[in-house]
Amino acid sequence: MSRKNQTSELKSRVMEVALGHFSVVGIERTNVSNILNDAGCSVGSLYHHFGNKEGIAEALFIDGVNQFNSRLLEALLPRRTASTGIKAIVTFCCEWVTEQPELAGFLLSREVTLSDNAKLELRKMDREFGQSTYDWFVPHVKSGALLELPTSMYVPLICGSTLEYSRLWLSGRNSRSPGDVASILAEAAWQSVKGSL
Amino acid sequence: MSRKNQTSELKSRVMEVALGHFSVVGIERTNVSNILNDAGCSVGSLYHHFGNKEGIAEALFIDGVNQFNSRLLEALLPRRTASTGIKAIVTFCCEWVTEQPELAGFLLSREVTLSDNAKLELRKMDREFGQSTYDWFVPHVKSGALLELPTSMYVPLICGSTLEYSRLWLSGRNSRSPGDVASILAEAAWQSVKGSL
DNA sequence: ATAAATACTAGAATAATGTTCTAATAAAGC
DNA sequence: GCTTTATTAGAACATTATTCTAGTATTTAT
Repeated sequence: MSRKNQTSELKSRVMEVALGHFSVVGIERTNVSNILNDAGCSVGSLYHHFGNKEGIAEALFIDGVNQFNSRLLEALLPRRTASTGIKAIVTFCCEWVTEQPELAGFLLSREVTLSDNAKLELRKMDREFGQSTYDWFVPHVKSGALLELPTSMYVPLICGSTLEYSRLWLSGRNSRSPGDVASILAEAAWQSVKGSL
Repeated sequence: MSRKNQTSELKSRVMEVALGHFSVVGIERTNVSNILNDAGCSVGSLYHHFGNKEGIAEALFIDGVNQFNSRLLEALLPRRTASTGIKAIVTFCCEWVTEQPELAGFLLSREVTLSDNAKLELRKMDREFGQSTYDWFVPHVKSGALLELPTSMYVPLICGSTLEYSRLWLSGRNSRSPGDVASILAEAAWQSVKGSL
């Protein structure tokens, strides 16, 4: 096997193992040595590739957000009406969380402290994602199908309930998965942002 | 000064100092030695009173939840209609977060890992709080003023948007405080849970 | 009032664990 | 084939949370 493949395989093995630990006990309480053992990786390699423990978390975080964003856009952009679009966002979130509870729990835990570099990269991703969603929203706001609100409020209003419910479910405190109650959450989100028209 | 007073003063001094650090850099990254210096406390005293660093966080967490719960009940219970009650909950949350951003940020960060004892205590508090709110909700659900939903969904639907917006504001990413947009959040929450009657 | 018990304080020593560093190895490029 | 570069290895190091032993003050009991 070429070095490139070997390396990228090691990196993803480390990330996979680390996610497993992170999602169970959190970043702080997972030992680097456990990751090393489970992934069959040496101290030197790990620090060469990731810099430090937070570096692994950072890589997982950026990967996760990237995957989430692109799949959300796939769900949203084809929708032609405000109502179906909003409901598609919520439904997608519910399914995504239900399908990958580990990754979702990790992203929602907000325990990653990003380096300046990672912050920049994430900001860039956010801008691109924000632009795409903005373009979808504008006509619906203009037509009055959606409420006109401060930009920073759309995400909380549309996704807040779903994220909060997801956190609850991920912490094991209710049995119905977000996927099970997606339609309720979608309808509620729609009611909270639909315009007068 | 009596020992009791001296002790409780030391404890609250430690907690106050710790909250300051926790809310800025998180629990993991605040050094015990910094807390000791700033609070004028010895290693022995701190570990005698709190057990370990997490113990301080735990005490802060339980105190915070207690304060939040009791003040929320004061805001909710006097309301006689479903609409004013729901809006009172949201408005209270917004004001509370805006008034004590440090404590709110700490509670919302979810970085506290509770000991089994703390979990039990918190569960007891939750039950009491849950009972009081339940009693307020039941008649409004029965009358059709509020949607009938799985019990575990009311909190996310009513508070989810507000909490998500609060997290955003606390992380410094928008200028309008939750207090500034309380009426929008309150109306949205109401729209999402109001019944057909 | 005195003694015994308890709660508390103190800080040096310890232990756990994340990270650095130097050297060795293997692949890629010329 | 030789040089350069990327990668691996793990022992040594540094940081920092926590334990431990001893000592002090306060309360309680007699």
